[in-house]
Amino acid sequence: MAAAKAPLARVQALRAELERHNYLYYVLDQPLASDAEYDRLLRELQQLESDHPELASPDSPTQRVGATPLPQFEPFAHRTPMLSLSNAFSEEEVSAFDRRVREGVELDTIEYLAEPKFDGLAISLVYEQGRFTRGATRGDGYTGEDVTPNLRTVKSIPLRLRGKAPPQLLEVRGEVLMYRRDFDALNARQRANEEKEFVNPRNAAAGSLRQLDSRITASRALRFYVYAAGAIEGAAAPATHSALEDWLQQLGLPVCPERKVVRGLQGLLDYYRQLGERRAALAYQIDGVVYKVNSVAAQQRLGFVARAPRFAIAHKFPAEEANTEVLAIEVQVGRTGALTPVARLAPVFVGGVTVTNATLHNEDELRRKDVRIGDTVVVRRAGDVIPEVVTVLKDLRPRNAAEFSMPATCPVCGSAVLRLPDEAVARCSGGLICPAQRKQALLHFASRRAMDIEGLGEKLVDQLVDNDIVKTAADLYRMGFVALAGLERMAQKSAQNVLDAIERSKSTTLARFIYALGIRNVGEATAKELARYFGSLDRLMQADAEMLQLVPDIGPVVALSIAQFCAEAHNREVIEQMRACGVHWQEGPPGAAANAARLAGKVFVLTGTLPGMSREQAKELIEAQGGKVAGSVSGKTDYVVAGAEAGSKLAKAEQLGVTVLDEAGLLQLLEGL
DNA sequence: GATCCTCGAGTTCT
DNA sequence: CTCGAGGATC
Repeated sequence: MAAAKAPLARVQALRAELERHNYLYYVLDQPLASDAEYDRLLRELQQLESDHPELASPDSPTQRVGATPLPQFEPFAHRTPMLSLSNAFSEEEVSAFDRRVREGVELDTIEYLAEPKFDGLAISLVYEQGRFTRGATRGDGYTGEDVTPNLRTVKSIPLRLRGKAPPQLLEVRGEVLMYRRDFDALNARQRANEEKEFVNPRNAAAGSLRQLDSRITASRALRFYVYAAGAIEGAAAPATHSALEDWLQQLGLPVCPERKVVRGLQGLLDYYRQLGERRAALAYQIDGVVYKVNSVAAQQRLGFVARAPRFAIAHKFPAEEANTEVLAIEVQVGRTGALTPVARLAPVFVGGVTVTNATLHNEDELRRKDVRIGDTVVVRRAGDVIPEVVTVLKDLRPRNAAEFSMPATCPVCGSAVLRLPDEAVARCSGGLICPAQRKQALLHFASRRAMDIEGLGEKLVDQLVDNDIVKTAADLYRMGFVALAGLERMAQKSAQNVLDAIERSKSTTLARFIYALGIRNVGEATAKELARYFGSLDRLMQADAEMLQLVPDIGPVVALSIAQFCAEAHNREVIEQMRACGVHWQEGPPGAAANAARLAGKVFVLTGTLPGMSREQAKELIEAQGGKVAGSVSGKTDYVVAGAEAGSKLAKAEQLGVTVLDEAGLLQLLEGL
């Protein structure tokens, strides 16, 4: 046998042959050898490598079977950051994008590269001297997780680049994903092994790549497609994006065959439509298409806004829709007594999750859509999150389906239901007599932005109210360990945790406390304004409706809500009881001004995920310096702080020419640079 | 009186 | 996220 004489030569020949098969199969999509043939070559190589350990190499095809488990993933700093893309949801937004590009580069018609937007996981691979050395997840765009051993098992990722003179350093970006058929097979296997099934290919790919044991990753059929490059050293970067992708393909990296060079807005929209029609027939899931200005010189001229390039945009497909049946229409009672009809649906898989409920908002909405029990309805996830009933398929309506009407009495407490003439919502008139309203009021009181009592959730509140242990918020501070520990799912340990959380909440701020009271029309922003203006609870309680209207943003309606709340003897009593139990905060002089602060009067809008801080933290930092954080972008917005996956707010900001900051920019501003 | 902006409130699922 | 409605502004 030849191997006995020259094992090195045979090993090299086998590796080259196996690599060629991989390249043909994954990059050119033209398999030559049968699976059996491939396996035979692989086994021969494995045998040789185990007989001659000195010939082993980390980039041998045999290394794709996985390595010993890691204790944890190490952070990995990307050499060049992995940016996110702005999104477009309509032709108008794409048209605006094309217009901005044309103005930016001063050309009448722009050449673009269009390609699918994969629904997978973005990753970065590093090749040094043509060898795959490290790979990492996107993370926050600057730092990801090193998942090199897992990526080695992905067969469409070449362990060595093709060609005689690969670049010294090449950083490439692409997507790891799972084909639909592989996903189906994986779930069948999971089912057979009585293990948890994955909800969609994207989750399956993500779960597989984030395995500490790369042998598990090796058993999952993951694919990889490259679509961009980061750092390149030792080779000339091509002048267009399409040439770059062609070059990457020549180096042996799989590039999406659907990519296409198109011209002008019409070219973009045609591509979008054509790919949309073939979407269901593709082997993998996509959630839109990506357009990139093809000329690299033009890309450089356009530059970046915050963390997204100005030369590229993702054009998303409309939210996925599905049909299902309305099993029942139930009525929920909210904190203010608002009755909300909710459709209970036969479980249906739409937009990546199983949906069983959808709000019908109010009586008018319900009437407009005319939803009835037994109807077949079209459901979609609005903004890809909250399920909504789009329309009713009236042809499929059962003959006897009755029109739904709001109950005349509260389904929880039986009090009369009132609907004010010019209001859209119907309300239970029971007030705090109604257990549903009492429960919601307590949940609001305990919520994170109010008193922040951890562990006081829905289940516990249900029991506390149903067993008459707690009637008002003050009772929370007076209930004992014994009452609590007797409840279901409340062993001593968790009872103590809840009591500790309640104890901690006694030390709070005036603004939080006012918000926690749940006064109608008084939310977080108004509570902060009231706390600032009055400085003390007593001054607030004594103010009449007229005085209250002197507070900015408070008009007659809100003023009346507050005055009525404060006049109610029951409310005053509960507040007194809480203070007697030790609930306290720092009070200040009336009208404490924030005007000395640097950011006084500046309005910020936060969007996307910031790498180094939560939205809450960012908000606190801004407010600490007198700035205001608003929910939506308008002409009055001074700054938009954009993180990863920023959506429509970023687009709006660009449209209005509002200054966009990333996290670093925000921190600089906060430090007064 | 009309219009624009914000805020409040309700909601889903993992 | 979205709707409805309160408040500010012209």
